[in-house]
Amino acid sequence: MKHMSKVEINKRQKEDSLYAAAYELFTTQGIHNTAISDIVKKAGVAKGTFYLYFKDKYDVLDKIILDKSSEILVEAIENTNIKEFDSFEEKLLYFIDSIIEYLKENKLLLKLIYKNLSWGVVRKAYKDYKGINEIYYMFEEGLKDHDLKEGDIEKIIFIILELVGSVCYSCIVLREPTNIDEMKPILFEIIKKII
Amino acid sequence: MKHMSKVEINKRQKEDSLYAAAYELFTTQGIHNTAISDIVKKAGVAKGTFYLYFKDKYDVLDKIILDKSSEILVEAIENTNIKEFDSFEEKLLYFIDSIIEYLKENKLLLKLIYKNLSWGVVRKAYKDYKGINEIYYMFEEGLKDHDLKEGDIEKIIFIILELVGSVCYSCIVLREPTNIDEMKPILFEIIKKII
Amino acid sequence: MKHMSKVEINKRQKEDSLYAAAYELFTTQGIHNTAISDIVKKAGVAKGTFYLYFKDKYDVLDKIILDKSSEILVEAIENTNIKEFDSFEEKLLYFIDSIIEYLKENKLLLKLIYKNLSWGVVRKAYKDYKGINEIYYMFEEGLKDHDLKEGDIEKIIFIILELVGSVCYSCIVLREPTNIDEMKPILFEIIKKII
Amino acid sequence: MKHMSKVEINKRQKEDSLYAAAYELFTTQGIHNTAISDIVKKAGVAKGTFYLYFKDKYDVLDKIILDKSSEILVEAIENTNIKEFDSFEEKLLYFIDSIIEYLKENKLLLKLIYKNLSWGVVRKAYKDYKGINEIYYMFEEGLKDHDLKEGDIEKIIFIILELVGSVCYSCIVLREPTNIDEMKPILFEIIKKII
DNA sequence: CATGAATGAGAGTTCATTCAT
DNA sequence: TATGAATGAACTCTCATTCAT
Repeated sequence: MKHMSKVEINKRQKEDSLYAAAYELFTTQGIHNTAISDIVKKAGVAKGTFYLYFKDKYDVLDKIILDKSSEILVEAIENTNIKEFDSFEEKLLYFIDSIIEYLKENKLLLKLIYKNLSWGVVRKAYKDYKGINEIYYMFEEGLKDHDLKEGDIEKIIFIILELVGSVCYSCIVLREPTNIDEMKPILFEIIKKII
Repeated sequence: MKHMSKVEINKRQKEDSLYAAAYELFTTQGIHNTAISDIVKKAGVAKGTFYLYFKDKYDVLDKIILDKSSEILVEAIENTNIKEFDSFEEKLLYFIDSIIEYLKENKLLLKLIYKNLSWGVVRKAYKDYKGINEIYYMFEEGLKDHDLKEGDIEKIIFIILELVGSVCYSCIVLREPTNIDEMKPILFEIIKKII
Repeated sequence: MKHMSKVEINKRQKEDSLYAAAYELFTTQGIHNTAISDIVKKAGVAKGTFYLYFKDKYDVLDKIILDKSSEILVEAIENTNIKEFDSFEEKLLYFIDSIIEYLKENKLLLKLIYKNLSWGVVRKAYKDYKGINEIYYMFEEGLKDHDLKEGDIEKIIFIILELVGSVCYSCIVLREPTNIDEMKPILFEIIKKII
Repeated sequence: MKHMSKVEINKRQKEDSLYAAAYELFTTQGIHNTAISDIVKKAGVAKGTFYLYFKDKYDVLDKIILDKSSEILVEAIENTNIKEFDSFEEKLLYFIDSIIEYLKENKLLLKLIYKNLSWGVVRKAYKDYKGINEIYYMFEEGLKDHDLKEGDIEKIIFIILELVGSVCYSCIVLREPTNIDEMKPILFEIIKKII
């Protein structure tokens, strides 16, 4: 950071403000209703500048989804790791609950990332990133007595997160078949059985 | 059907051909790349005619997703009900496997309905429809010893189908984090634990 | 014509006014400086209407060049055929001179069709068109003693018109290497030698 | 050359590489599809640098057309002058044939200079250039018995080269009305008659 | 001299929707 | 009910040109 030239800092600011403007508009007005001209207007840069940093609207969107997805997971694991738990079960449920509560508070974000909170994608993109690895370690430690094959841990994490993401989207955004708070007890019961 | 006048039959044919054309185009070229002018061209009707039957592109899409979603579930339950099983577990896994195999064979359809294979939505739309009810009865019978509260069965069905839909989309369409055949054993193991 | 419906007449008028507007703008402002929005504005139709009749700017341009090219040739042959001549040589030079005088009077058109006054192209497009055929008959009659092979007449017409077009463009538009009136005597001398 | 400073050499290299990049791109992708950003990328210089050496895209294009046009003529006359001929006719046809063969081998170049192989323009730009003058001398010597007026030689050269250029473009690039090899005999016959 | 990020006008094109027939 | 020509706002994306470094 400190080794950036003035030009590089300026570039970074431009990209950041475009990214932030896109995020703001996507969540409040929807992707479909957001034009690139809206984004640049909000970011305070010229239209052409957008194309210096992103291929098109969906390029920013993909970046946002990936970043925010991992942010959600990292925040949840950090919340979890600062606490002490008696069992893996308790710890995992706390972790899951952190995710759910975050999504409940950020309904617009949830709408945006839709059901793209995918372990597969996040893991691939951030495979050496500390927060993401800690999620893996938590499961590895918690499931160490389960006589699992190579790669099974990844699959279990994937399935659980896929489940949580899907259920949250349905219950929080669509309120279908019911709201998330009514769904939580059953969901937790099921997760307990899984592990 | 037999009580329809010629005009009514004609109207129904128009709607059907628009629907069929939309389905064909959505699956092969994607929703984004399909314009209403493409749909009417393929259906062999005039542009204005489209608006006599549908509000807009997403109106047809919603109808397609709902129809096809329930079709998938109904076909799977029918497949299942013509067989005998020793246990609910066996029966349920056969039902799930029918869904998965169907989606494997119809990747384009899976892409289209995305992760919208939602029990909540299908149940609401077809709450008195035979096939859909039979799914409910299967679970009701299978879980009768579980001391469940009113509405819990719906929630369990919802969660399981949400899980299956999500995993199928990821593994079949994106092949992320792996292909569906490698994921199946773990997925089945987890479902066994759930019930 | 008389069998056209009101709608067809209206369509034809739209296309004609787009064509006329394009011609007017191309000749006065240049192709490069004429935008489709200029054309539709001048034609008094909506932008989208342009695309109902033409693929793009160059589609109209091609049609204009072809039409005008043949118009020039047809007008010249009609001028020629209403007169009597003692020899083919006299007749041909009169025909050529008609072309040259036309181009001199219509410098903007000459600029537009550039050096595209091509016998090859016009002949192909209008191979059954009366005026174009009369040009062929004139040469056929005039060269009947020349013991020519099949197809040689076409080639001679092609070469002579190619020559006339090129020289006109250079001398009239660019005044290079001199003006057309100074070039005419030599050009005519050369054409006389050719036949 | 040898008196250039390092800076001057460097400058010349920049201009040369821009020129070469433009030529390469114009011929392979077309003028319309070549942006200045493409040229500078290929030349390996910054965008602003282009404007230090050329006014715009058409400025380079004009230079290229002029250079290449004269190159074609000079190469043909040099080919011709190293041989002995019995007559001017033979010599001229050899010269013309050299041009045609060159253009046949360099179709992309021919496409680029279009029908701009103009004696008028080349003569003006290179009026004291050895190669160009030798073309003039060849005609002067060959036509010395023709009792021509001052300036007529220039006009005859102009007309013949205009003819050759036009015919080559049509026959080689467009293959219209036929290919160049079928056109050559007639073309040569006509040129023989002209002189 | 050289750079290349930034500009922003505007080109071309699409397409949902309307409405006279 | 059915048509399809016409609309024109809205869109994406390009690119020549500038200018601070």
